[in-house]
Amino acid sequence: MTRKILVTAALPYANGHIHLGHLVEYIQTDIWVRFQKLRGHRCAFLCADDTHGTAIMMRARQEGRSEDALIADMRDAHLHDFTRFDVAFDNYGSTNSPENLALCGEIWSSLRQAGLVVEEDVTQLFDVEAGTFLADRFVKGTCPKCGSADQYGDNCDKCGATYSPSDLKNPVSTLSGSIPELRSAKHLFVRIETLHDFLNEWTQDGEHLQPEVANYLKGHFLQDPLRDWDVSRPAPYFGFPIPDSPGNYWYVWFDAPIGYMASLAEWCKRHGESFDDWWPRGADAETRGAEIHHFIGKDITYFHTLFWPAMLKAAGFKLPRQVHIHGFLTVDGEKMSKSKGTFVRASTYVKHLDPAFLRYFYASKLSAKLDDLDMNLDEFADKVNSDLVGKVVNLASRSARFVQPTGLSPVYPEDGGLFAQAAAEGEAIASAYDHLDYNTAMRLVMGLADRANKYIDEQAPWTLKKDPSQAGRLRDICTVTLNLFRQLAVYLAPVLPRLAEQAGELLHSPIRHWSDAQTPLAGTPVGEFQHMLKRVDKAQVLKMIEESREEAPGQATPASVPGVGAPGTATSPPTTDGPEALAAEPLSATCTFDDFAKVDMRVARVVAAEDLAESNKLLRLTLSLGGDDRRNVFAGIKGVYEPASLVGRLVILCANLAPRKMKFGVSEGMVLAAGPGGKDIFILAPDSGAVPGQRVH
RNA sequence: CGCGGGGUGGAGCAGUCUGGUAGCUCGCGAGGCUCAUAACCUCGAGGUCGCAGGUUCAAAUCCUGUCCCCGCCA
Repeated sequence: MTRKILVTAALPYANGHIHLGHLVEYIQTDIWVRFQKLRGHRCAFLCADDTHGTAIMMRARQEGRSEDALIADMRDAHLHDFTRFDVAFDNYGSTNSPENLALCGEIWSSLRQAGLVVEEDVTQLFDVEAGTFLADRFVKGTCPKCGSADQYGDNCDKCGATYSPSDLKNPVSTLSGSIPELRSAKHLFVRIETLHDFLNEWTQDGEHLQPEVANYLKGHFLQDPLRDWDVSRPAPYFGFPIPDSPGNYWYVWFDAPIGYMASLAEWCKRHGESFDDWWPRGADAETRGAEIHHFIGKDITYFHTLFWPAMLKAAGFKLPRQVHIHGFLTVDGEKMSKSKGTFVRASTYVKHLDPAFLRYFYASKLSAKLDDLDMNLDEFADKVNSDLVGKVVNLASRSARFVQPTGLSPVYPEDGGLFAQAAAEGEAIASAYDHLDYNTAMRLVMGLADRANKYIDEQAPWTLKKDPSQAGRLRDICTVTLNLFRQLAVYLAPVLPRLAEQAGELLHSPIRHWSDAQTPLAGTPVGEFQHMLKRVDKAQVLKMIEESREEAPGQATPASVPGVGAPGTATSPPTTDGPEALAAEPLSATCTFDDFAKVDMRVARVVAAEDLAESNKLLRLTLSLGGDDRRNVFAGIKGVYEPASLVGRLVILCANLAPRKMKFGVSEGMVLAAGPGGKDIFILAPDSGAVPGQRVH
């Protein structure tokens, strides 16, 4: 029976790049989707960028551009990373889409109609300088319990106490460094306690959640009355304005899960599908539509297992069939760390290593549990090399050349039951995939690979090759071997789609369905063998770690968003740009391209910035061009930029400007900035994604 | 007693539900092969299954207690 399955992976936040930790989830989900499709089921794999919230707003300000420009760039970067890792979404949307706005409105009015929305005053710290209320993580101060300094607004990592930001002593805004004041504002809340009985049942019935998760919810949330959920934020906020509450916006976590639906809506539109056939609404919703499967990390459990089902229930939409929750990634047994270089971006990884390695490694470690997944770097290399190269690909490598001239035997030969045995194991492997026990699936597949290698060794085709009268036998043996290889390629296709493609090309018979592993090929041509996978070079792994370490800004950098409060951070898009600026500094004479090319401009990171007491105008900057390349540069921006606000940010450096002796030392380049001077100086910054050392063209 | 996960040869794990004296992969040692990306095959060394009790003809597996490790704005 063909199932109709709707799958989502959590929406990556548009404030950061995809890293190896994210990829645990996207690879896990992609494997599952590819598996279901290979089994012949209809499956829509949906995702989107999560684009709203204070963090995006502040970052856009910092970079001096609109939120729309920021999220558009980040979406491109995310999609590029996913594509490189063969994570194949059927649709990749954005929470900042018209579809999402419309769906938010629909669900909101349902909540209103059901009487679930209430209004309450909330007192929060307000940053007067930045003009915004401060979320807990944007406030630091002294813990009211134990007196530890430099703690975040919601809890103390020294003594473990939790409190509200207004209890914090000596609070400081991490946005502007100013002292925030208490202000109160009206917020809108969803009264999910009304749905407590429903949530008890839905979470505890053993159908929708892993047992550990159900148990956790029961112990932590469901035993007490559920607290109202604050779903609004006062302006300024980057998000959707709430239609019936002027000046308020939906909190990012309200519109994010609705983004799943919005992405589905986009997909339906493009493919002529009916939204209602996939995610129905109404009294009979549970009996119609697709199976809905969400894949998420354990950090966002309660949004997806309490608030989200509650919202769906209240609005009458079909509920998820299952929420699959996975653990985090650790590297060499520890949390990913920027200073240790184990916080590896997807884009850094692909510079050094084949994405297929990571897909296989994750698959070999993943289970349906919430355990963290450890990526031991030595194990990673050993496992990939011995399993994928030594066992699987090696089968093709050691047999294809013998039969390339003749093709496979016309009739599949006697093989001692090997093919039939492996075909019979298909269902066990399929079941492991279906239950997210990928490690079991990989173990079974490698067992088959072992048997196949043993077979070749016993049959010793290289000996038969020397005796022309044994040509038929030689061909038979290779026919068996290549068919066993092809079976493995089918079973591994969800994990290694490219290997499946290559196997299809080699044997002139594309792999399209799980059942392709049930029938051997015979009498078909064999292509020229080409290497399908390189081995993992441990040196490359180390380079990747090294590069990741370099990407991280100095550890001592305070957790601040640099540049805020500096001049030139207006966020409203320019509408009426006057002619004055151009008139003040007329264009220079035309230069040739060669002239332009002489100027070598590079992306650089400010690693240190120092006020020179004796100078009225200069700051001393230490810039990194990546690696060990450091430049000492004097910039005439004193009094315009706070030194501390510059540390960590990227600038553009004219890197081949002749060094110049100045009173305070030698300046080895020039930081590019716009503006007439005085207080009007605006440092140029690259869009997110650029890394130190890159040339500006 | 906050919750959850886990302790099996050097490493990573299976086996625990449905008791019958331990298995896989990697690594290590020896040998073989030479088709293959120093890949493959065979053999071997290495574990009293965290510890202590209990049930049983029989326990890694069931029961009780205990120690340790990991994660938890899950």
